[in-house]
Amino acid sequence: MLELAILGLLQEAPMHGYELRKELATKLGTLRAAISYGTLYPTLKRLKLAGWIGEAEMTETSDIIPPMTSKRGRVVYKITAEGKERFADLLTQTGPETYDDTGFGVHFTFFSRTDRATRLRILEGRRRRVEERREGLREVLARAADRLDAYTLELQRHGLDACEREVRWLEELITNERSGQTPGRSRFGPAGAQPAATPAAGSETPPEQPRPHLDRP
Amino acid sequence: MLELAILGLLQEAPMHGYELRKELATKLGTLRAAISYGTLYPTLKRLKLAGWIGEAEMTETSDIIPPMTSKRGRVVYKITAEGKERFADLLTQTGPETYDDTGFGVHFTFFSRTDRATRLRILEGRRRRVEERREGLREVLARAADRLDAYTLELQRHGLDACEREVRWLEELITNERSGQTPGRSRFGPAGAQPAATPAAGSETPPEQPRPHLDRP
DNA sequence: TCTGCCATGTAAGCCGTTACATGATTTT
DNA sequence: AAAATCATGTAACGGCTTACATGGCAGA
Repeated sequence: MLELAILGLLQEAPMHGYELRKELATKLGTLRAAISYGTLYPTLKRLKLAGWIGEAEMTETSDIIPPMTSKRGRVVYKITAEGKERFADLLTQTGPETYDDTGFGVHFTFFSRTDRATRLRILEGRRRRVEERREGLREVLARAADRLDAYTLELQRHGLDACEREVRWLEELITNERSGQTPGRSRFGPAGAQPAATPAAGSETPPEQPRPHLDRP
Repeated sequence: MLELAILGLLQEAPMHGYELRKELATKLGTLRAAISYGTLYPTLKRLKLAGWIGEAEMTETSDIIPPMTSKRGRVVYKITAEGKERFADLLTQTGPETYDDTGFGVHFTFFSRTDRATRLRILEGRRRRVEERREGLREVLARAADRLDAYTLELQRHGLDACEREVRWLEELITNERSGQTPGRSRFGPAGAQPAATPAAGSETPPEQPRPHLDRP
């Protein structure tokens, strides 16, 4: 999952470890607290060894876009061609972990880089998973309610509520996907840039996002 | 956390590992899938070595309460006096992990065995934690919304929604605690079986009126 | 009889953490 | 000059999972 997330972020822009961690925290902030360096750096090493990412010297001259806080780079990593392939594979491949809270979150975050078929598959898988949890909770609340104390019951009720809500959310997303819409009750027209649609053949990232991506003012 | 959960369940009734796992799954089902045996049995071993739990022969005669499916026990564990102390300690002690999803869930599950002061402390700590996450998400949605794609935004919105909802839930619980109420519409006083511990200063579950816990239609 | 669930355990390994060690650059 | 923050890394360890090994008991 971390591997997927790193490749995904580096596909947006070259970055060094420290920045990567911050991006990871904001983009996947819902799911996990920031990843620790003790995980991040060894993973970067591994990805480099595998050839999926490479170091990019950041000379003063190559500093075209004033991208980050630091103009003199430490070790800036960028994704390689093989890395892009790997990323695409990981995005499409689905296993049981894909439907975990974390796995689903990471995949979802990069949905704009996937084709609609994959998106639907993942959304439906996630829905199934959450529905199972929901059924489990319902059963407990229906069958074993009398041997549980008030607090435990309250917790289960709250959990059940969260499940029901997520299922409804997923249902909405699935409907939108089927009708070819991007999510978001967009504050300004149908999403900022481009609908991520256009799956068909290439499955590649449509133009989208002409923004320079900066981090702090 | 697992230690706390095991001691808590064994305080309700002696059980063998297999049953324990099932109980764990239903009582804490919201949080984690079932714990694996690879974790459970070594933990039981450790708890036994520490003296918190002991093996209890399950003769036909001691089978007073027909508790679960199996009447002929394999290795039945029961909590010791030291174990009860340990449990009380763990329940009252709060660290950062106490406010994690899992940590909070486990503590909450055993709230009927805690005094009100501890309950309030934990509920408020959890609220602070969730509020922090919420603020983080709000900030991202306010500040960085334009550099995130529609899917990522949608995920953040959904996360924010969940946070806001949980804060409201916690607020309600806190209010109830302060006014001396137990949650939920309990069907008959505090729990079916035993009336919880009686922890020193008799701050135990007060009468409480049946109150409708809104939240859903 | 044999399939399937109950039941207990061990071994290897993954994924991640904390704590530590180090140093450069910016801000006060 | 000191403090804060940026930045990179290593070592040790922790919790939990999977896969494996084993066996009793119930019902088809």
